Amino acid sequence: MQDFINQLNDAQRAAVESTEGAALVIAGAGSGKTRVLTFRIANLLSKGIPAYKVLALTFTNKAAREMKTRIGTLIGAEKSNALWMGTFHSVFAKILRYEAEHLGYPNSFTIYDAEDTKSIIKAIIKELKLDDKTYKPSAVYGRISKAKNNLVTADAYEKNTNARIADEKARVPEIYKIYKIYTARCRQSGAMDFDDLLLNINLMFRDFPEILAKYQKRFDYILVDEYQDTNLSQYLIVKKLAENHGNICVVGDDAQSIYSFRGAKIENILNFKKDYKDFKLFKLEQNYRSTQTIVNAANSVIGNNKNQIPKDVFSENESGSKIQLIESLNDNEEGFLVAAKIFDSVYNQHTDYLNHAILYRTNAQSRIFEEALRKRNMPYKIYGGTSFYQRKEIKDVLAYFKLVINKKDNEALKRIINYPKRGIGQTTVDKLEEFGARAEKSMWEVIQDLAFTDVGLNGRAVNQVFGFANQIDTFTSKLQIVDAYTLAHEIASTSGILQDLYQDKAPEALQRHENVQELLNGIKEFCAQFPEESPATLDQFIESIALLTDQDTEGEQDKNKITLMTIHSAKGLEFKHVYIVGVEEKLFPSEMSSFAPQDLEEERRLFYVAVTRAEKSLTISYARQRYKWGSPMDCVPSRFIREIEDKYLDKSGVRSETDDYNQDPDINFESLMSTRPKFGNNSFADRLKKRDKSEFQQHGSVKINNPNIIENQPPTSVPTAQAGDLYIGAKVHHERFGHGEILMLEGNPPDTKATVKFNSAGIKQLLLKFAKLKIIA
DNA sequence: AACATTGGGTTTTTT
DNA sequence: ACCCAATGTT
Repeated sequence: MQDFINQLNDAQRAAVESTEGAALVIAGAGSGKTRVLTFRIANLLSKGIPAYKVLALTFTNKAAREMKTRIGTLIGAEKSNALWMGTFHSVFAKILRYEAEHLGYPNSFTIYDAEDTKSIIKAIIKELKLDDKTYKPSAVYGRISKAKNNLVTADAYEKNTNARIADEKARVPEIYKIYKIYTARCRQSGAMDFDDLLLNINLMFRDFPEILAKYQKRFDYILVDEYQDTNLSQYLIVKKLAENHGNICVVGDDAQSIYSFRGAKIENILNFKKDYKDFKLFKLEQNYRSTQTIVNAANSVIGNNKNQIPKDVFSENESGSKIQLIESLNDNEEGFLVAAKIFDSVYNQHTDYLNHAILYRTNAQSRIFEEALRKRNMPYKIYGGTSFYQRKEIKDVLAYFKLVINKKDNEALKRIINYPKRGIGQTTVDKLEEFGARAEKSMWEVIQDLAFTDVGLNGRAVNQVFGFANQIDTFTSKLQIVDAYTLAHEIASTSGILQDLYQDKAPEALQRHENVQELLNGIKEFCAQFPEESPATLDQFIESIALLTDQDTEGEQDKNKITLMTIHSAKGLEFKHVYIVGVEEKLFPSEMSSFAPQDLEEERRLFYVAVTRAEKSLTISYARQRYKWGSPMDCVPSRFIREIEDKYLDKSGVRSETDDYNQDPDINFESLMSTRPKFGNNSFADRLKKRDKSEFQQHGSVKINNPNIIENQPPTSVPTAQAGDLYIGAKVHHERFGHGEILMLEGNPPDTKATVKFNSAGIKQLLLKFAKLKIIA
């Protein structure tokens, strides 16, 4: 152990060796903070502290796993196995499973993801007969989530004048009602959302001092990674747990705080000094990850932020190559050029695919690169976006599992009560739901009472519903008897899901069927980890996956691949060669952030995070034109490029003659047109667009009745169209290969464009848009 | 009840 | 380009 500690620099070693009391480690990017955490824990354990006494909260479960393994190799796995290590959400979900009954929840409570949550809120908005244009589910949930993260419960919210006034100003005064009903619904369903996991821990610690005392005693040492991204709810949990012994070590970097949109507070770092008077401060400033060029460039950008803790991050690595700028004419070319550059790097510079990462601001940008890489047969893996467990078919199967485990879960029930089709229509579901809402019962309970209570269903519907309920009951009866895989397989086949997907003729059904098989294989693997005498049950599997992220589920086959991810998910990672793409005004910094200076600073920190992911080389790319909502938009290079000192930039990849980064991107016609007031009416540009549309509608859409004739009639169907067919001087060609669903009609005149929609039987509809066509017709 | 069609709205970032 | 709700059709 001592040998290892001797490899550390002075600041790192000091942080590792000060095991007692409060420690604040301010760790610049790439300064070896994971190393410090790992060694610090290993040091604790080697001093004889039992692993179960140590609680370490990390940002991803993957980071926790890796750290645990590392500690195991340092001091022996038998000593490290019992560490409490994981994300806030997963660690405290685990604790809640033990303690759920104190809070009036079943131990088998369901965890609702963002999709579940939004669909409940949507239903509530409808019930309350609120205008769904003012009350958007995602915005409503945003406000509720913010309240929860600030420990404002539904009851407190109703009485909270500030919150109510803010809602009135935002013209959504009924939020408190939605919040209240939503909370009640979750309770009835025996479910918690992500924020509840933290909120409920706080409430439990507040209302049950003996439980708090129990966990205060259990954890003698607490460590928190990425402290700058903790919110109030997380901050208070940690504070309470450490209250007695004060053995707490937090690691963070204010310059890398990028989650304030979900309630994270940089101030938590600053408050640390107040909370723990005798704290020790350690500053890790030497960057071991990146070249001097990259570190210096990153510093020159972050220097533009007003709010920051002063520190001097430096590198003693080689100075390295300059940061390459790539300018593309449009987003397609951007994909092509970046793919070409990685290709060159792999085949001519003899690097590996896994050394390359393409980082972007929004998930939507991934598609272009996916296509470009696929054309060259280069292996890649996209993280985030819709992950495996969020796919429709997977969620359908999981809904069966969840309902079998927790009958009160209304969301799961609604999802599958008529999937596969069993003749239970929307009206039936609505009646069950309405009745349940009025009686404050879950839909399952309503079904149980159906024989005695008249809900207004006809006999046929009642029979179908009973058939469904019996099936679920049969599954539940086996829950503790057979292992997870056996039951999962039985559910997938006897419910008819596998068969339904197998028979589906839609092109994507095959993939879906395979995905379900893959899920079953995953469950099999999960079961294999358990000893034969105590096999894994299905509820254990569901618990294990509820809080997984994409990175957690990475398999062997994903190893040598190019990484595609948002910058947010790249936090904490490093790659030899990094490509930051779409570095344009309105995209990065995001258009939404341009109103408030503090939002802009967060975008800059995000850019800082992106730059500091790179070890050896960094490439920054932007396009001159990019498709947005299906139509091309002109783009301006981001101000962040201007903020990098010129001497660190290689501009040989920039072809345009006018040097736009020296213009102020704020002042141009384009931004004037699209400036939208935060509240109130549409912008000027919106109104223009609307007028355009109505003119177009006056002339009617244009329809193609057979391959050669255009009529000026409302569109219906065309028999067939194929790539290569000609329509009045316009040629049909494939626009997307991704889903294999869309053909585009394009050509003469240039504004001619049409969408061809497919269904399982072939092309059904060819719809020409764009006003200019009426001249042809 | 199920399926097809049509039009309107929508894009940050995530546990 | 995609998702959804409302409406129309079988």
